[in-house]
Amino acid sequence: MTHASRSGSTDHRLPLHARIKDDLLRRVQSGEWPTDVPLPPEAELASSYDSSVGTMRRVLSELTAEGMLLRQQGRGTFVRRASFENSLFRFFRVQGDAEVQPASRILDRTTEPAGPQQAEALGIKTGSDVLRIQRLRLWGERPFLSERIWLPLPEFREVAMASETELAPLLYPAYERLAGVSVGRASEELSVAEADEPLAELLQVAAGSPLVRITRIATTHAGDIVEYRESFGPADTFRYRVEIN
Amino acid sequence: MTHASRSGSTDHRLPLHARIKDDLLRRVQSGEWPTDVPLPPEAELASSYDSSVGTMRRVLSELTAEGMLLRQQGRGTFVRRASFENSLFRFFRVQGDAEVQPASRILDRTTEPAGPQQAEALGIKTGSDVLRIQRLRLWGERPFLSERIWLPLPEFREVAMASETELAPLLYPAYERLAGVSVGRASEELSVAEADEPLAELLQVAAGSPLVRITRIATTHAGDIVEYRESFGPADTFRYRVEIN
DNA sequence: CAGTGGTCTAGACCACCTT
DNA sequence: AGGTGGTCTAGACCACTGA
Repeated sequence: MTHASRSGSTDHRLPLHARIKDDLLRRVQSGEWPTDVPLPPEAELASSYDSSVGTMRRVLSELTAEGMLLRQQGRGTFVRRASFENSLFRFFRVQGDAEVQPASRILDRTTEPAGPQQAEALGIKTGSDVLRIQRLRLWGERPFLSERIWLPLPEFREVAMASETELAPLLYPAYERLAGVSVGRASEELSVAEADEPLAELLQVAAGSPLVRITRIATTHAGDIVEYRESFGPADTFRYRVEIN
Repeated sequence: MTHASRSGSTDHRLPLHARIKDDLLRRVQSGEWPTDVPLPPEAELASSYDSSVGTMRRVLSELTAEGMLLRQQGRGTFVRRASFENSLFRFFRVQGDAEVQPASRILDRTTEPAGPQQAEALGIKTGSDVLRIQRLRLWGERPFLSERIWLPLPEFREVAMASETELAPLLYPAYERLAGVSVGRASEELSVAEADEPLAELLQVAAGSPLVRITRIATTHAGDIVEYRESFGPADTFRYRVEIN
């Protein structure tokens, strides 16, 4: 019961493996181990938590199954950084040319008071300060997605201040570097809408033509809300793939 | 090494837990235990596979995590039948009235030669016999989804012969009862299309108005393809929700 | 009450990677 | 060679369920 008390806030009635898991998850997310530094070996971890190796293995297996850790026989246990920023590109496809690399261009960053929709999605009060990022994604010259992203302030003030190159090429790693927050999960909702004037111009389509709208709420693995995002793309070349289990 | 040899086809170089898992999965999928009959207790299963309880527990835990089994302390271990036919209704929502129950009406069942698209999706030869089911889904009086479903023959001949009441209310349980095949996973792709004449009439929308198209390939947990499905619904009231992990 | 799964331990042996 | 995770065992004790 020495080091185990480090777990602090977790409920003491919970089984040992659950308390250890909560604490280890917290430490992993706090960045205690960079991705190239192995966690202590399971025997050492076990004794530091006053548990058996078997119980420790259970925790490590679960976190591995959930995608938080990577274990390699003979090498060690490593933190696996969120890699799913690419998922948008798993989902999106332009019919035909798969050769051209997608690019992204940040058009605008402003601080504004949160509207009711953004406030509800982010779990904050209407009127609180939020950072809004407007971004355009392109395949070569052709824009295929217009994104508006809202982040709560002051947590993400470093993202507001950063130079544009610091935000490239991907946003989620930048959140991690600048604000110390890592995205682990997201929930998206798709619907179909009509292009209004500004969107039509941005996406180079006719006003009134059908667009796909994707709203995304991104959270940490622990479930804390990170960002709210609303994206629009031309419906005609749109493909979205989902696996149901 | 007595009963364990029952596993038969699985690779002997695999770890014991993997071989047991393969065999148990096969038995579960073969319908050896109806959903209301518990599997043998873990101790009994362990000894029948000449393994320790710990190894057996590992297998049972994995199958539980994958959604195949349901374990309840004090009651036993049960087979969990595919419950995700309802997932369409998790995804679909008509704005406004959530009171009315969704209904489905089978319009047509015919045997036809597989077209190239169906053949590729089902992994069979173009021109092979397939069963095509045309179905309409409604909220009250309002149709919200037109579905065409293709099933390979002769595997699903019982589904072709069955009365309509035997196919109600849900198709996947009917596949199980009639053809002994249970759906465990599915892959869906969404895109946007325009309503042609017949679809417009079925869905009671104007010809040329935007529709959402969902193509689905459903498989068993083992990965064998069960059905190919193409569904269309009016885009305006459409919502589709996805969790990304 | 008897029987089930849930938790936890202690330790053996093996396969793999690094040095 | 030494250290890592992977596999497997044997058994104790607890919590829950149903008759």
